[in-house]
Amino acid sequence: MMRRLCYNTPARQEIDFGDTMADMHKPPTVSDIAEAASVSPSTVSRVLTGNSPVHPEKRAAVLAAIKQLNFRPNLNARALVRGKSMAIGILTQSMASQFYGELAQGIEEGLAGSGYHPIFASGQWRRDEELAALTMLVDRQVDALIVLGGSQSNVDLSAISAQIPVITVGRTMPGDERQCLRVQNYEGARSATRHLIDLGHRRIAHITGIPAHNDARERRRGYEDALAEARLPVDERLIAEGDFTEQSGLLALESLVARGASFSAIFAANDQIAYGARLGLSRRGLRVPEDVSLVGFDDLLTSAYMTPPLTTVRQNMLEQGRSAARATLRLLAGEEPDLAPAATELVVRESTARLRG
Amino acid sequence: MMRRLCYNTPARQEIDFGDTMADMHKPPTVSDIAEAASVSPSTVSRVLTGNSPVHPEKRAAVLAAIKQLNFRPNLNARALVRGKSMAIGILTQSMASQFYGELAQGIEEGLAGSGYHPIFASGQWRRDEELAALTMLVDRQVDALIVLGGSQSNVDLSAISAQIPVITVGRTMPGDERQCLRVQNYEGARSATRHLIDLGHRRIAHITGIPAHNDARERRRGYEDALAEARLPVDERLIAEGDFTEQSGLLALESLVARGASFSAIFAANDQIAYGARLGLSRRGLRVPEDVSLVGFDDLLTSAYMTPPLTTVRQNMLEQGRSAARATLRLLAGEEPDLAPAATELVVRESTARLRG
DNA sequence: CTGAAAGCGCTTACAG
DNA sequence: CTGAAAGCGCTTACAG
Repeated sequence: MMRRLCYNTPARQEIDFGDTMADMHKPPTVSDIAEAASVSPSTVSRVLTGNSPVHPEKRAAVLAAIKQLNFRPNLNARALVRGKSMAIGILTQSMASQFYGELAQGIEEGLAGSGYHPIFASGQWRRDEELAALTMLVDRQVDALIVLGGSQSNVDLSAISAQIPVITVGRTMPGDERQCLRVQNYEGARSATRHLIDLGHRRIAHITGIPAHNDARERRRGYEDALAEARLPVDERLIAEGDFTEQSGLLALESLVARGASFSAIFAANDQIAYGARLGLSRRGLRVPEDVSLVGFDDLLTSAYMTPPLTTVRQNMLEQGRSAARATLRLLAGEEPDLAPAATELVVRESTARLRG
Repeated sequence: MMRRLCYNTPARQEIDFGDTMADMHKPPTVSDIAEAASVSPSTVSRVLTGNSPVHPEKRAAVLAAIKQLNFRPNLNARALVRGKSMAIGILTQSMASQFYGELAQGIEEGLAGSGYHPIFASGQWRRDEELAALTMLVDRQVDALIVLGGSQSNVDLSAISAQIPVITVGRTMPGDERQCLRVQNYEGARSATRHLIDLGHRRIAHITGIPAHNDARERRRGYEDALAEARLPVDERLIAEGDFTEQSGLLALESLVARGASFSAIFAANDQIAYGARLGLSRRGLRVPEDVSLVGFDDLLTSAYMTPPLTTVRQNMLEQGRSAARATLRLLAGEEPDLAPAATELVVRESTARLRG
């Protein structure tokens, strides 16, 4: 009616909108169900939770009322009285990151069917944002926390860990190592480098991750140690700094070339860097793997579809996520977290080849 | 002490663990602060919310107690009494998807500083999981919902939309078009195809997305219409079905080749399909773009780093996410959502070239 | 098996 | 400006 009358007026949209909002009735509560089923709220609650016997007839009446009024319990209210929110906070770094996305997916899978739900918050690799995200999660009463990487201080983390269970992936809390999923960064990097050495490469470049990151440091150490074991020198001119992004890989490749470094292989600190380096190589007319062999780290879902498919160190983030989720569930059940370090595996595809000539 | 005594016993770890749990004191409440500051809980609440005057001295005492006891308000309790959770539910499809990840990142950015926080749940492209995720979000009392794609029924969505504000991205709710961010799938696909035609290509293959998806259908329609406008026939043998994954792109390419189709260009329904097709082409010894030109859709962050960098239709998911977030905020503020359709833009990179010869 | 009462942690009228 | 009271929606002893 209103609609008709106002058909052409400028205010039409606003009025329409008001109509929409007015349609929103407030949802039924336990008391509404109790009334409809002629029982007390306690009884409704009993059929809801199922942990107390209820006369079949009353149960049926309650169930009917629930269905009829389309009732759904308010989980926040339930959390308040039970002291358990059934939510697990996940601190991730960015929703747009493939790496963290796969980890997050694994966590979701690992939590599925447990009754617990993940709540994600991102730190954008910034200490202040990470802390804000962490605080928000705790304020929302999550029952446990899974922290994925990041750089917030151990002090903050330990303070939280004193209040609720915390599991970390890819970072360590001193004193709580049991609750930290360690990644074999060092081992993986070493085997990647050794793979290149085994193929006959002698001048192997390395593009690092963010030097402040533990992952990046350990991978570099693995690279250096593999060289040392083969009695190959560690040449600073063959090492360029990256920051785990594609762009940094491209830039690092440029800088390597600009400084006149000669190399027949590259070990990139992660796959994204390898993508960037690969583009840089093709811009220079260098073929992979004929002219330069390339190894990454992580094995992102898309790495198998690079041209050529990327040889890389698989972390299996999906499995790590599942593992972290399971450990959290165990912690919540009062059991040992039981977190075995995540094994790493070299996946040889087509971006590496025997040194020619 | 305990530790010492049990040093070598099998039960040691369990006991250690018990210690850890015992350290978790329950956090202080408003009443604790009130007591510590010698005021009533009401006054504590007043300084917390700041929307009622409080005597400076009492305020100072309260603030001191808060700091001293390290108090943080229980957001669930607050949500219960206020009837607002300050949470926005986001239904996404998969945490591991780059496409949805970028959308999610945009939403986070758009919500930043608003006081509202996103809560993500994924539907894994499955109707039942989507409904479960949606239900969970509503049960957790989110104040609004942003639905990213998906295939759950409009009935379910409308039912929810009648209870809380809903904004959708990449799907339409009949009757609530104002709250739906439309993507120019048709226009984008048409301009991508036209680009290939302008380069002289006449036999242009298309690898589709999931046929049940609206996006996929509209993109195909854009492809077909562009051909028709150029008086080019639509040849079914040049159309292969994909499902938006890299793998499906590879498979579709194989099937195209297997059926003996001849083509000089491919329009893929999204970038991931293009990645897979690109690998398939290189497996066949076909160069991009010298032998076959390739266009994608979406412009994922990594597409600029493909070799060669992919020509594609940019959707700008980041901006779409921000836009959806802003619209949600407006809806919550009782204003018009004001959702302009997301414009699409052809980004010409290096995977397309003029037809030779 | 069931209802009345108390309470989870907070906020908001209400009456000073 | 402030405290006592009531209440958000639910659950859990408590006493039948």
